[in-house]
Amino acid sequence: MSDQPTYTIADVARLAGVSVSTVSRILNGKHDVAPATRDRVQQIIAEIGFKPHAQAQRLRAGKTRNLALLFPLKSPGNIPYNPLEVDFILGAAAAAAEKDFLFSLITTPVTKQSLLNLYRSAQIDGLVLMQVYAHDWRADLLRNNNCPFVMIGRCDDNTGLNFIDIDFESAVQTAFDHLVGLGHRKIAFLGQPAEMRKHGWGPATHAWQGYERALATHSLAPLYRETGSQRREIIDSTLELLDEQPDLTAIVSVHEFAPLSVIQALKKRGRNVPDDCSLIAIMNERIGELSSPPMTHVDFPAHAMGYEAVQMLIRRLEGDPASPEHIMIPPRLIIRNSTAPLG
Amino acid sequence: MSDQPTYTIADVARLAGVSVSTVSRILNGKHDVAPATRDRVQQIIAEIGFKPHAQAQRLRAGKTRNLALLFPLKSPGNIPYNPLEVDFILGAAAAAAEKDFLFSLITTPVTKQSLLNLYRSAQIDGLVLMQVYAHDWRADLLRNNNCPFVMIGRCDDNTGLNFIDIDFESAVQTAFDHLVGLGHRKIAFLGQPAEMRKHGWGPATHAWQGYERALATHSLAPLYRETGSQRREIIDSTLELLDEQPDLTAIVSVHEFAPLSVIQALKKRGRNVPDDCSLIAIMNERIGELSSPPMTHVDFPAHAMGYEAVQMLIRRLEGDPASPEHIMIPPRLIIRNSTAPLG
DNA sequence: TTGAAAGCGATACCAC
DNA sequence: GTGGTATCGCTTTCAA
Repeated sequence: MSDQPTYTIADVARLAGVSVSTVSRILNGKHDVAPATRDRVQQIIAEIGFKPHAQAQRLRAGKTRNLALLFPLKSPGNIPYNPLEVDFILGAAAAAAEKDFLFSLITTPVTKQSLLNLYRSAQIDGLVLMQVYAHDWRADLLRNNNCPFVMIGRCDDNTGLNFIDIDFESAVQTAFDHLVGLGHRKIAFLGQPAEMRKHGWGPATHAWQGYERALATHSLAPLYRETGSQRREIIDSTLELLDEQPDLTAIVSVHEFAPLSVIQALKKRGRNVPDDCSLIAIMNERIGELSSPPMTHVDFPAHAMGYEAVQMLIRRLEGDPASPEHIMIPPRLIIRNSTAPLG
Repeated sequence: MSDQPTYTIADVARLAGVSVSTVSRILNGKHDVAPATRDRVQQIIAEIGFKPHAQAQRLRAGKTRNLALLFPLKSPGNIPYNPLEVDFILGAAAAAAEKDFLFSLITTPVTKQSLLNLYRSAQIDGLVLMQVYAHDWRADLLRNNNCPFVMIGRCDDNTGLNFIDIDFESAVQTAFDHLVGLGHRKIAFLGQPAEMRKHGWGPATHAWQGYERALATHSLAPLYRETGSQRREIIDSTLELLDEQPDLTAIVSVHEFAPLSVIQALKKRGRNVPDDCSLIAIMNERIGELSSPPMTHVDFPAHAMGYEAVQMLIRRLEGDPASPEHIMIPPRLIIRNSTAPLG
């Protein structure tokens, strides 16, 4: 708090020659106040720059108006966080600010205890979970204890849970549809590490299901690598794919940054995008613009998701009695210059 | 707050058959409590999973234990935020968590009023400012009103202010020293837009001073472009530089992402990095690894800066009476594969 | 060593 | 319309 004199509602009351109750009524826009009184009090308030003490209001109200985002410092498989995650954060922060909630970031690893304590000690009213697993102890714990929260991502069993998630399965399918529509048949798929699927990490699982569906739908021959996002891994996997199937004409990647590295790998083999190989990814628009050529991609609207998630959380907190909300983002194909018709 | 029954200190007192005061003493680790009493009470606390109500504690204490980072949604010149800024955020969040402060992100534009109100309404105890200008009304306002804050960046007049900043001037100088040491003489400089310098934006100003110093130190001929960070702008500027001075053998850039685009521009003219042109930037290590080849760069340790900034803020809040702290990060050259000896 | 009670700054119920 | 007062959950004198 600043060192300048800070006023209380009692000061205002005294200066205006009214009672605290009256000032409180005015602060809260109640109607049963004489206009003259209201004017006088508001005059004083403006004069001394009084602002009600938020902590006190909230103690009284039994709410904190604090929301938090549980931010995973490392993604599963130790992928360092990427720009996508900033977008989640900023979207969430924007939605919170709009409704006058303070929005905090929790980056320390949580335990059962520390998670529950956030609620028990009234540090927050609710929180947003990211990097959700098919079986996620955090979701189970919070659900069992009736702690308000929403997820970016989803579990296997979402009974009673609120979430917003990308429809990765359809996203991958959409990418393949686009390529097949351009005449491609020999299409390689770069997915997340198989290990992540086994751990039940949503994006990995759903993307893989999308891949299987795409293979079936279009009767394509399997051709894929499951790999991490490091530059080195992406490059190696791409080269392997080229060795395995030198005739491949297109690549689908689910990695946020991968295309930059895929392009490099292709160059090594003397291939240019999109003339000698089409390339499409699931990524954020901002990243898509960075690469050269700009990437055709299925959008990953992280900012909007963070924003929506917090709105959903606030709805839930304000007692909107609606049953759990499950929001699934449909894929949105953005065509740039990294894909071209075959031939 | 969760819907589960939530206990108060009075519940604990009742269950343990002692007074509220006693429980409070135990919670606060006071020593004048009979061991037997202490044990019994702690037993109860553990049993029911009681956690003191943070809001109430803080109201009582007159502190919020909330810190905030004023996050600029757009950099000056409308550069969209970049990964560096995530690092600031995460570093700051980590430091706050360590000291048990809640850390919030404020992304809405602030006015004089809203800024002061954060303190007046006891939403926060202090804040971190980013994107600081040479003459920054926010810093002036907060200083005049004795509101605790620290800056990432600095003003022209830092009397009474706390900050941590990169020494951009030395950073640029270091980059030039490295290149000159490798035998380069025809070195181009890619700086921030001149407009930003005129607006007194720190990094732009100090980087430019570093450039001027480097020219003088090594008696180099001026060769530069001042440009925005968009892919298009960087590419165009690079091509212009190549046209102006086809013999240039090295480029220094202060743009976070630029190297990716500079490399592309060079390729267009049939030049490879580092064989046909050396390239060095001021950037975060994570970004440096992304490019191909990995970039030689002067490190921009954003995470550490965010971390330090919050530590400094907390020191200030906890009444460490030290005079204002001015921390300047010395340049740290990280040699990778984008620079090579001339010839 | 322990307990009673005042108070942090606001809100809301109940009289007048 | 307005004011008095209990209350939110906790900490801290002050007495006992």
